[in-house]
Amino acid sequence: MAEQKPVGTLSEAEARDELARLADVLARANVAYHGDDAPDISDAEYDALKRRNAEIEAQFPALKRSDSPTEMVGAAPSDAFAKVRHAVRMLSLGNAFEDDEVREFDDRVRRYLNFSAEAPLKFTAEPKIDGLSLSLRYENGDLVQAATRGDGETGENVTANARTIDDIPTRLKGAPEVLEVRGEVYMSHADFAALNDRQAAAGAKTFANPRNAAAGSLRQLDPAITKSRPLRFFAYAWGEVSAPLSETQKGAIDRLKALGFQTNPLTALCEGPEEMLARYAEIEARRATLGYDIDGVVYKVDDLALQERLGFRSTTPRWALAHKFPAELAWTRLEAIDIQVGRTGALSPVARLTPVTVGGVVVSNATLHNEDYIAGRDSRGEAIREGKDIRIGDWVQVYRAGDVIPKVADVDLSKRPADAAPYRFPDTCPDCGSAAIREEGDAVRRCTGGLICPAQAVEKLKHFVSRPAFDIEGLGAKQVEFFYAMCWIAQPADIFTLPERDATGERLVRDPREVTAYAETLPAERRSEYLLGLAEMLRNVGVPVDDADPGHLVQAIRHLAETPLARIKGFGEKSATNLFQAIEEKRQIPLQRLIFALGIRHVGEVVAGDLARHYHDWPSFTAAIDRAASAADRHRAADNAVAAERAAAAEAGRRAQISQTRDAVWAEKPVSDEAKAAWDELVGIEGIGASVAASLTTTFAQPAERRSIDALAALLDPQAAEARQASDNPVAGKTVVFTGTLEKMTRAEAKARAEALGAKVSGSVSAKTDLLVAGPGAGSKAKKAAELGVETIDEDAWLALIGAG
DNA sequence: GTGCCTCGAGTTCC
DNA sequence: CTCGAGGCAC
Repeated sequence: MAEQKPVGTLSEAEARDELARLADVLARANVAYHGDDAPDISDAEYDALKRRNAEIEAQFPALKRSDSPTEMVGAAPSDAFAKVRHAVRMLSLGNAFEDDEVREFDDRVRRYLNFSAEAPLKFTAEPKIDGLSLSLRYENGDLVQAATRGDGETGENVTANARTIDDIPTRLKGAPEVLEVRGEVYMSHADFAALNDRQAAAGAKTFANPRNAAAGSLRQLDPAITKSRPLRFFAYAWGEVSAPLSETQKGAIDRLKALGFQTNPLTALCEGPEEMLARYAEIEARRATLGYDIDGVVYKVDDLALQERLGFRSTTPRWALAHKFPAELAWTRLEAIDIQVGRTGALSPVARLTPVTVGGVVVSNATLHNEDYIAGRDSRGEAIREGKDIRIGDWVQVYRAGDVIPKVADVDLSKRPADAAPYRFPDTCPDCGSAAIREEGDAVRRCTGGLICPAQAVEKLKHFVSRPAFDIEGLGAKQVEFFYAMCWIAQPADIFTLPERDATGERLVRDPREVTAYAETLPAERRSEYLLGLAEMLRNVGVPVDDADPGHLVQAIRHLAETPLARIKGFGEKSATNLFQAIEEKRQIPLQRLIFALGIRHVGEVVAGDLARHYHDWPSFTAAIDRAASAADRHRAADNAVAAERAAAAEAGRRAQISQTRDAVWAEKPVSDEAKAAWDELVGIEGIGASVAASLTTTFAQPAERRSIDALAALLDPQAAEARQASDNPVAGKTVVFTGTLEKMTRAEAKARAEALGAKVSGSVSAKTDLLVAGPGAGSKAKKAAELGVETIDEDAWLALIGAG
């Protein structure tokens, strides 16, 4: 590297050149490092360059680049580590807080296994360490990969950092060929305190709690820093293994210990729920003297063969339970209640609190759920918190649900200010002023403004670009808010015209005067808040504005619209090109992502996938929804009429004439057979019922929504969906019925396993049934199967068929 | 009609 | 992560 001039003697031009060079070198070093290539510079050199970059930026703040390595504006920092797909998913555990829930767990397991209440059934109990989960992969005894849990499917590769942890062996003797060891990385109380002292002495930021310190230390880009941090590791589980570790949970943990891992010394075997509860009490009593944070006790079925039979629910194993310690509580003052508007128009109240520490984290916001929760009722109208309502100015008790989401739990009436009035939940949308209506039986109040409402429009756009939807790199929530505020995009279709409009200079999609006109409609307090926010956005991209003057803001937005994205501060040539390229790439979009991205109520990822697989391509999908629309209209009218008839009948004390009422509505406005067929097909899709179907048809029938959807679709090339891949086992896609007494498995178990193999399990035999599994005592179903010529086999043949003996 | 179970929607802090 | 509610089996 060339001789470096002292930062103080650099000219502005020199500083600019050097920052550009540093950005480039550091970016390449990052790629090399995270791509597991041989890094072209040493860690020390890398740090020196980063320091130099920071010093120059400190000296010339105006020259700080949008792609500054110190800040990385617009780039997701989580991209810093390479992604790793777990060979076996890392699941979370079901939670319990009450003793009875532990007894229910034992019951549930017994029921599933068809065990009597007296049959012996052992569980392990161990402290639940409050750290972060890590999966370590060993091949032929060598540590080849360490990955964080991430979302359970995909984590981050932190191998280099994991190697620096003393408790993690890099080489195992006598391990199976492939072994994924799972456990918890944590920091002891003593080490945490010492680390914070060191951090404070060095003027660096201190950590809020050992858990954050451990997480922050493990996710260091520089393994040398991780090495300097006193991290520890307890092994308690495993993922992929080429040979079983043991026949029991306890045996497997002992095996991990023998292989050289630390395992928790408080791990014990329990017989039945009362022993588990006793163990829980014992561990809780020792909590304060353990020297590290734990947040509960984990129970697992000890017999691994039984674990296998129990299997998994969608996100949690049936054979394990986390019994959590009671959440930490704190009292603070409720300063204000703000209302947020979600993409479906839901008005959600958020508590603004005097900041308070709860469970090692400073909390200043908390959710208040909904209107009823504030009033002290649940959705059925029954009193919660003994019916105490929540008022602004109250002292409230806060806790972190599941140690994450802050919630308001209780109110101290003795400290209520004399002038505190009951909170009046708004009946108009705070963002657009439209009526906010609560439908019968619905817990939330919703803004009726639809696409008129700016809050809904922005939230819908954020949903549109979110990870499971279009996932456009370089276009996250922040960028969407910015482009929306600057009038560059107003609906999803605008995203796909943006590259071209940027080139031709037609960047505005609406008149900036609408922005200030909208501001005028807001109440004074919100208006100034809104205008300040706009001014801040403009200042962030280097456009100074007078935030008091709406006219000035309009001018500034107009002025900004004359600048190509590549020349706007915070974007730059590179990020603009990348963004436009990312947008182009997403014109080809899998159908299920497109359907999900539309943000139709009740249509999430799973339902979107079901619809895409059923209708295959975009034209068939839209045509089917359109055809079903008129039938949907009659269904809704009929439901309304029936509800009215029920009410009228109850009033008059007579029997409601339900079928007559329904028929009358259908006769009133005849619906084509085609429409009826389309509707029946739609609600016939598994997982889709009348309300999902109605949501789809009404959305498509709303003119504004429809124009937005059509404009979008015209710019895209949706990729047809493939039918769910039939797995290569003999029962995939088959409809199976179980009847008679099953001797080797319970009904629930049989069903879950069949479904896991891709079969559909039905309760009754029909022409659609492919296979009847009949145990002793099978009666009418076996007879019917014989009549229909449905293949019938016994339990053993079934087990052989699915390859389980 | 009742009771699972799963999915959808909304939320906080780092 | 939690809650409500939709869907579906019993």
